[in-house]
Formats: sequence, C-alpha cells, structure tokens
Amino acid sequence: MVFPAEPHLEHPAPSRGRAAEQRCLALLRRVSSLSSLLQTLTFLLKSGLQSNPLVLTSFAVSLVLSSPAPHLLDTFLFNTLIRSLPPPLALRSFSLLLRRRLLPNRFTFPFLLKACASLPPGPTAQAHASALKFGFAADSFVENTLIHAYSASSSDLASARKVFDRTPQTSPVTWSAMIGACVRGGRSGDALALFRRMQERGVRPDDVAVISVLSACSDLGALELARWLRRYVERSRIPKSPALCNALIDALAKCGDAGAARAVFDEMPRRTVVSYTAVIDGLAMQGRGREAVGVFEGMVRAGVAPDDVAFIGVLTACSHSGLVEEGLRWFGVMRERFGMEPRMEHYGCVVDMLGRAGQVERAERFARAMPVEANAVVWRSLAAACRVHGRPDVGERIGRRLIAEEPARDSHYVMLSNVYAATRRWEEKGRVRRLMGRRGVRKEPGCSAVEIDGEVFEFAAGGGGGSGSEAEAEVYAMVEEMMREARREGYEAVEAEVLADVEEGDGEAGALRWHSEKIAVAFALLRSPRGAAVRVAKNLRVCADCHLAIKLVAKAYAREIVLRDRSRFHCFKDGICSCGDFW
DNA sequence: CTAGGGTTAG
Repeated sequence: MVFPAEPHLEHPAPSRGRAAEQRCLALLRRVSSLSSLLQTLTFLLKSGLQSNPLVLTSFAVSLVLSSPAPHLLDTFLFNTLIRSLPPPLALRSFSLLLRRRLLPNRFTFPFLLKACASLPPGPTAQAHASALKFGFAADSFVENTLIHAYSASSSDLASARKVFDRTPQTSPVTWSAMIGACVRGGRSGDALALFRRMQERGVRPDDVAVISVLSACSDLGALELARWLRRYVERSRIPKSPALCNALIDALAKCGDAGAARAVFDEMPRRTVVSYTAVIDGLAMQGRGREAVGVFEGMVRAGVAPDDVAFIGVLTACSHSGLVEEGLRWFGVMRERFGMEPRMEHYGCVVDMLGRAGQVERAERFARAMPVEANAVVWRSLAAACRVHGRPDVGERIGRRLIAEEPARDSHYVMLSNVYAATRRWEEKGRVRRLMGRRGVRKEPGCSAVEIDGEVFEFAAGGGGGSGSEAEAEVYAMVEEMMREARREGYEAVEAEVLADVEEGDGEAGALRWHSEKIAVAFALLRSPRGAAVRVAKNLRVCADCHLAIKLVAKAYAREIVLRDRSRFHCFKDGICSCGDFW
C-alpha cells in the first residue's frame, strides 16, 4: 500500500529541505522494529521537518506505508500520523487505518477531530458518524473535541450545542469548549449566559474557562465581569500563565480599563511580545498613540523582539492618532531594522493612515504601488477616507469596482451608498440599495451591548414602530426624551447619516429609527445610578449622527458616556469626545 | 500518544 502522492511532491524540495529529505530517507531505511519506527517517525515529525514539513512528512508517510514490513503498522502508529500530520494528510491517514482493517482506539478520534477543526465542515460530521459507529461518541474527550470541531470547522453552533446537551456537563473543559464555540460564532452574549449556568451548576472555572470567558468580555465590553474574573483568578489561585495574563490584559484594555490592564502587565514576571501587543492595541483604541509608541519602544529596549502582529499594533496606533510621519517611520523600521517583510495588513495600515489624515491621493498612490495587490479591506478603508474627506469621485470609483469584484459582500454596497449619501446623491444611493435588495445582500445589523450590574444587555437597531413589550416601549420613550434633551443642547440630525440608513424594499417600517447605540445609551441612563458612567460597546463604527447626539446627551445628563465602536473608544463628556472628532 | 483557551489592518 503506497500512500497517494501529493501533487506538490512533484516539485523538487528546496535545497535545505532536500538535505533533510536525504537524512530522513537514510533514517527510515534503517528502521527494523516497531519501536524504532515509531521513534524515528516521531523524531521526524516533530523536529527534523521544520524546513518543509508538508513535503517531508508526506514523503516520510509514503515511505512508511510502502514499508516492506506491513505488520509494523498498527493503530498506535496511525494515531501518531493523525496527530502529527497537517490536517488533510491526517484525514487520509485515518482512512488508511480503516482500510487496513485496524480498529481506532480512544485516542484516535480526539486527534482526528482536532484535524477536522481546521477544515471545511464535511470531515467533522463524518468523523462524528465514525466515532458513533465505533462506540467512542460518548467518551468525554471525544465530546469535547466534537464541540470544538463543529464550531471551528463550520460555525455549526447547533450541532455543537446538540453534543454539549448530551454531555454530563460536569467538566470545565466541556463548558469552555461550548463557551469558546459561542464566541467564535459571534454569540458572546450566549457565551456569558453559559458561564452563568456553569457557575450555577457548581462547576469551578479553571484557567482555560476563564480565558474563554475573557474573550467574550472583550467582545461585549463587559468590564465588570472582566474585573471580577481578575479577582477570581487571584482568589482561587489559578496559575497565572502568560496566556491567562495576556487574555486579562486584552479584555481589560478592550473594556476600557487601561489602568487595570497595565497593572496586570506590570505584575507579570515575564512579558511576551503578546503582552506588549495587547497593551499597545488597548492604548491605540483609546487614541493614545504616543503612549502606544512608547510601549513599543520600551519593548524593543527590554530586548523583546517585535513580531508582525506587534507592528500592526504600532501602525494602527499611529493611524488612529493621526501620527502619519511617525507611522511611516515604523513601517520603514520594520523592514530595515528588523528585516521583516510587511504583509497586507501592514500595507493596509499605511493606506488607512494616509487616508484618515486626508492624504487621499498619496494613499491611493501607495495602494497602487504596493508589491502585493491591495485587497478589498485596503480599498474599503480608502473609500471610507474619501467619504470623510470629501473625495466622492475616488470613493465612487473604488466602491463600484469592489461591488463588481465581490457582489456578495454587504460592506461594499454600504460603502458606496454612504459615499452617495455624503454628497446627497439620493438617486444613486437608492439604486445601490435596490441593487443590494435584488441580489439578496443583507447589511450586517448593528448591535450594541451594555453591562448593568454585571449583566450584559444587547440591543439591535429598532423603534421603527413594532409592537414590543412594555419594557421596550419604556426604553424607546427614553430615547425620545434623550433626543429632546440633546436637541436642547443644539443637536440637529446629521442628514447624510440619517438618510444613509433608509432601506429600500424593506417596507415603510424598514427605516431603522434608532441606531443600537442610542437605544443602549437610553437603557443605561434608565437603569444605572444617577451620575454613574455609561459604557456601551458597538459592533460597527459609530455614525456621525450618533456621535453628535451622544456628545450632547453626555452634556445634558451630566454623564460620562464611554462608547467603544469597531475601531476605538469614544469618551463623551461635557459635550466633547475624546476622539476629537478624528476617527 | 487522548479534550477546551491564548494579540492581528477596516
């Protein structure tokens, strides 16, 4: 039985890889017993194959499987292959195991499912069926991996949940698998609900469970819970692994408590590049670009080598704070001093940096001159700059091209529609919205979360007149009142924004009367103690109309209102915003 | 040889 050749094996391996290949061959030829076969294989898979793992492992496998001593091949060996090979080869190893009429054991499926998790949905369901057939589906290791695999391979939360519901639910592993599944599927609110239930059931969260809940906090801006988790970690003496600290830093910073994030950072015995990056990103979100740059410099001084992600952090920090020349300098440093080749994300940061600062032409020139072809994200960020800086001509050109290239992407239509709205070209704007409707493309709904007494409430845009509950009516009445107060402070609707939202072909009630952040703020004003700061997290970027309204609401109600949107924090106080209207 | 988690441009 010869392991089928991979198409890319046809190509000669790079010379360093080729030498390794020769060594690998020589080793395998000397193999004569099962134990030495295993030893050699493990060695090859784990260490010797770094230079070109896929080619060399495929090579090793084909050699092993065409071995003149087939009796050496047992389940243990196949498990090793399934565990160590890249996912597609792991799957093939599993089918070879079956073809050889070997029986999978209880290690086989956890390994197999882990491989399935990073592949499209099909294999996960097949592996599940197979685990059922061989009687391993109720094994807790298999269940936990199944939950993970379903959610990771296809965001199939329903299947993950089905498995979860049939488990005994007594292990924190099972719960964090399900909590993680929710977060991955964009259901962080459900993740927090699960966390509550977990505690009600008396299952003690361990370090990994805490990490998975923290990522839900990051998502929803659940500051109180993030703080509670930090205290919980101290109290229950959960080991403060670097990963746990990094998750704490990330969550506290993304929830707006830069001080606490910094404190966790300072307490760490050894800070990794990830810890620094989490702090830098947090400062960037606050518009504290200078400090973010300072932290980056401190990292380099401390001898911690920046990686590509850290550079994304420092570049976005510069971009969001209008530090154009500073940012360009770091972009140069990345290559010249650290010898790193910028990726699309880095080029994207530069385009965004120039565009935000109003240098639309320079940004476009840069985007065209990039050595890699700019992707849709880059063009969209440039189009956004065109909208803000009054270059509808360029914005329109980009928008139309993006729609032609990727007709199923909602954000392209929204972008072009907004460009038209900004220049009051309602006719064209209407055409874009109708085109979107005809093609069945739906705009990602806006959603805002607010935490009251540790409980997170989520709001969608609405109020266009549906018959809701009494509580809902109360909130909408509060929005009306809030807007009256804002008007008294000088608010006037930003027409381009309001009209940008009108949905065609959605019925008359389709016009979303209030964006979710206005509703969330009203709810928080109703439910939180007088004078307390209001914190809202939104999944999209705040629009100019809400931005203006909330500034004045903060003044009228003498409240500090902290709104985190997709790109940064806005701290509204006394009628001004910490972003200085640059965002 | 078994499971869940861990920073990433707009």
